[in-house]
Amino acid sequence: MVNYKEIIADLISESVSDLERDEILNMIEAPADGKMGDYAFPCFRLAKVLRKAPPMIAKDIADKISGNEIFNKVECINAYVNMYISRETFTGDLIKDVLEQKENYGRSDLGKNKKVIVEFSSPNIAKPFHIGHIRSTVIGNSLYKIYNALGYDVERINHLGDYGTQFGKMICAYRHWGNKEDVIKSPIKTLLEYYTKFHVEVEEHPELDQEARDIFTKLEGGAAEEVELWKWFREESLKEFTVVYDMLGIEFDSYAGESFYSDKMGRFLVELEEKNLLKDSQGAKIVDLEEYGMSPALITKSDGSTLYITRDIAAAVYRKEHYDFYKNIYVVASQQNLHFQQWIKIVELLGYDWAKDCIHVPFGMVSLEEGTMSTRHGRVVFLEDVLNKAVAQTKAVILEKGVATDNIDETAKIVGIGAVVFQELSNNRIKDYTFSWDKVLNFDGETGPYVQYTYARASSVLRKVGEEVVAKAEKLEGFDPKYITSDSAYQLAKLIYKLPEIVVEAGEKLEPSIVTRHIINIAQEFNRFYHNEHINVEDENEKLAKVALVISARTAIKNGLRLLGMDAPEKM
RNA sequence: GGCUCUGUAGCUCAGGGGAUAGAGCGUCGGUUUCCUAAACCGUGCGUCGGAGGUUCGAAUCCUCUCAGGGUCACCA
Repeated sequence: MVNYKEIIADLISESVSDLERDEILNMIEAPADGKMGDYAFPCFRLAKVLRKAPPMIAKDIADKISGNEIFNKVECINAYVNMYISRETFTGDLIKDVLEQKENYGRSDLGKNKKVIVEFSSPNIAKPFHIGHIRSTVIGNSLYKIYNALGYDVERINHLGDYGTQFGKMICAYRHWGNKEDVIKSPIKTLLEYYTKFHVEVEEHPELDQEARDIFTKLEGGAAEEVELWKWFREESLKEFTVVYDMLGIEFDSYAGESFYSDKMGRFLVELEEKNLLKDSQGAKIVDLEEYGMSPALITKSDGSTLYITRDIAAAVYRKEHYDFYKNIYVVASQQNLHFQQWIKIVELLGYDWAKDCIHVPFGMVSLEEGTMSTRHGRVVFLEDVLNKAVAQTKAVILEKGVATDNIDETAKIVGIGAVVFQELSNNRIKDYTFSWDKVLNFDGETGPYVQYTYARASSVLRKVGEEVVAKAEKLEGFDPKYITSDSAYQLAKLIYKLPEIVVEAGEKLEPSIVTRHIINIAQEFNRFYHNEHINVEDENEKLAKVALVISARTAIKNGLRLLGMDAPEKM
């Protein structure tokens, strides 16, 4: 597909020699209002260099480039050169491109197969997978899809929270009040009950705290009984997490969590010591980061045991050695901003130049209407419940609408879960939000079901025109873009054209919502087109051209949804 | 208090140097003998938190300031 911006930059740089071509390329913009043209070039900045009034410069440029065949019209309004691309050529080229690339439309080989690690989801074992975990899980999965589409070799790591004093507490509670059968029946809910009870009981019996710490020390030391319980809790937890991951269609390449690095920390403590980075402070060991404007990082506790910052450093080094990553991305809540700044700085101070390739991708907090979520106080909304409720609600809507689908349950699953995922990915990730049932279960407007509905509508059109016509359109037999030059058809084509750029931008900014927003735009424009024009018309050539555009839009929507980790139903 | 993020329409949010600041929800009204109405169209007294500054041009960049969130040593 031709890059119009590049062509225009070439043309303008021929007539304006005072500016670098790349600079000109950067100045080319798309007018906010499509009526002002497809591309615009503001001439204000040239006034100083050329010592001429901007409108005159604009006129000169317009005169020089207007003869080119890619333009339908070039005009200037004040200091702007407004360029209108020839709609037939543009739409024709675009459709050829999309039909040729199909499910690969939007992908590129920008990444040259370089290794990228995305660490995401990372729940704590023996604790419920609640609505707060959805963010890292869904954002991380989308970033995986986006980087994969950009041609990177992506490794998905689920850095399970499977280590730390909390397991001392858990084992302690299990021994006091636990029951094997209950755990087997419903592992996480039962273990959570024990954990909650521990925190209630410890108020009355403070000695439990010490007992829990001792158990963890035993666990760390490899005591058989403790290790066995820990392993059991881990396995049962993972089984439950897998249920949710399956619902979301998410997979991982590695479940190497915190415990995996528990024996890989020694050498960094030595290295830190050798490089004189460690300081003693109140019996603990710290790295002083004051000159970098940060509070000190606590490396080992006064009792000698390690903290998660040490494990994160060990993990980063392990990953560099094991994967030799180009980028090492962490999808972790913004609450941990300081933590990431600290350990990445420490890795840098250790002399590893790849510290700059470790990227923290923060996201905002989810709270409940009744306040902050708290596992300890049992104030949680389980993700599995949210997904199930969304699916049930979707099924009710499908039955109510009476749309004949071959498999109602399957469709309800695609749409219901898609609604939750889509909503999660529609705002900038840094924003906080309050979870509300009304909001996740609302399917009107800028929502997943809206986009999926648009896809189903396009699919329905293709069924109506028949396989023969679709096959012909796909092969571009008798294709003439002169039938699809209306405003809505052209706007739709322009949005489809932009998809590949959008994927690149979303990758650079590590922001899936850019993709989400864009497919909403495509869906809106498709619905406008669908409403304004009849597709299944008598005239064979007109029909073929319109069907080709429908196929293109449908492809773009499907490929876009896939980048969010969503499916698209044929009927709904 | 230090650092940091957020503040744009009644609500939820896009836009992050350029031309009259945009969507969705909600409100009120309209569209179906016609390809799925989970749709489409119309309907918006917005100090872009406030004040300075830089610029031909600022919601966008800088400084200060107000409000809210997060975080700041033995949890992760």
